[in-house]
Amino acid sequence: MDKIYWPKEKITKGDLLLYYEKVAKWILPHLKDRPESMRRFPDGITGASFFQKNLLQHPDWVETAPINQVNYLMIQNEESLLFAANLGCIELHPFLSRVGKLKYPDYVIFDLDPKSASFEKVIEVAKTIHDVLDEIKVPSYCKTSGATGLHIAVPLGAKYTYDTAKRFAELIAKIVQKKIPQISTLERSLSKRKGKVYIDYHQNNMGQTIAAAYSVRARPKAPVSTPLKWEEVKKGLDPTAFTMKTIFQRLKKFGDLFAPVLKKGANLELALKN
DNA sequence: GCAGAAG
DNA sequence: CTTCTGCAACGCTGC
DNA sequence: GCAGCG
Ligand SMILES: [Mn+2]
Ligand SMILES: [Mn+2]
Repeated sequence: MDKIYWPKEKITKGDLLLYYEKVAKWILPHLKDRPESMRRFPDGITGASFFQKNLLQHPDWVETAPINQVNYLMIQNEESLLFAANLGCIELHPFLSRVGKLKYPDYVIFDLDPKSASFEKVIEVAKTIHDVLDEIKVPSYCKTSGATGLHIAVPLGAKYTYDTAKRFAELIAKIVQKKIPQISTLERSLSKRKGKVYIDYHQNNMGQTIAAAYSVRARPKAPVSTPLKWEEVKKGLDPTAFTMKTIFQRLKKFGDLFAPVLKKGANLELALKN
């Protein structure tokens, strides 16, 4: 329990458990009924890590979902959240869809990966995506990934298949890339990205996952994937300011800015006519 | 972090 | 008994 | 077909 997980910051496994206990109320709606991919760091962020999807053994009060011979953990309540954290799971990477409607994602994801590009460029790309979606009256929501990029979600209300979601994401990504070719790219090859922000729309596949809102990341300062207001997405935004420690001030002030992502979905047919 | 296999 | 090992996966893209 | 990518 006192095992050090973040050596520099002297954050312990106990602190991690405490964090997830406190944030449970906020994160659980984003995890419930979703097959989970756990990213585990049993020896802290400087130790070996691995993803785990297949849960071979677990107490019977932990719910799992068998999908293609893989027994996925589902984090349905505080107990199972702490069960995962106790396994050294720092990062939670849930499916975009829920069991019962597994083939229908609740949202589209644009995953902005800067690699060598500056965060300032990431902000510009995010704003452009927001503008393009605004123009066709499609609501979108932004969060820090907790690492170096941003995630933009478009709620779909589980009305469309992954294929439709991905094709929509691809269409928007191509429009955006054309508008700002100097700073954005759809190039999958790292060497060809060259200081540009990668607009990754390929995450919109069944079985693909991204870090959940309010998931901690195994990086210095224990940053948290943090939902933002669009007016905060501007030059000067510092994604590392949102951490295990500081997130609760925001939650108190703004509540869950990502709650709408789970609610009413966009009407893509209508949007594409605009 | 833990089960199961290998040594 | 102690020590080692695995623990995601899959669809796409471009050579 | 194979490697890189996330
Ligand atoms: Mn990313
Ligand atoms: Mn990505």
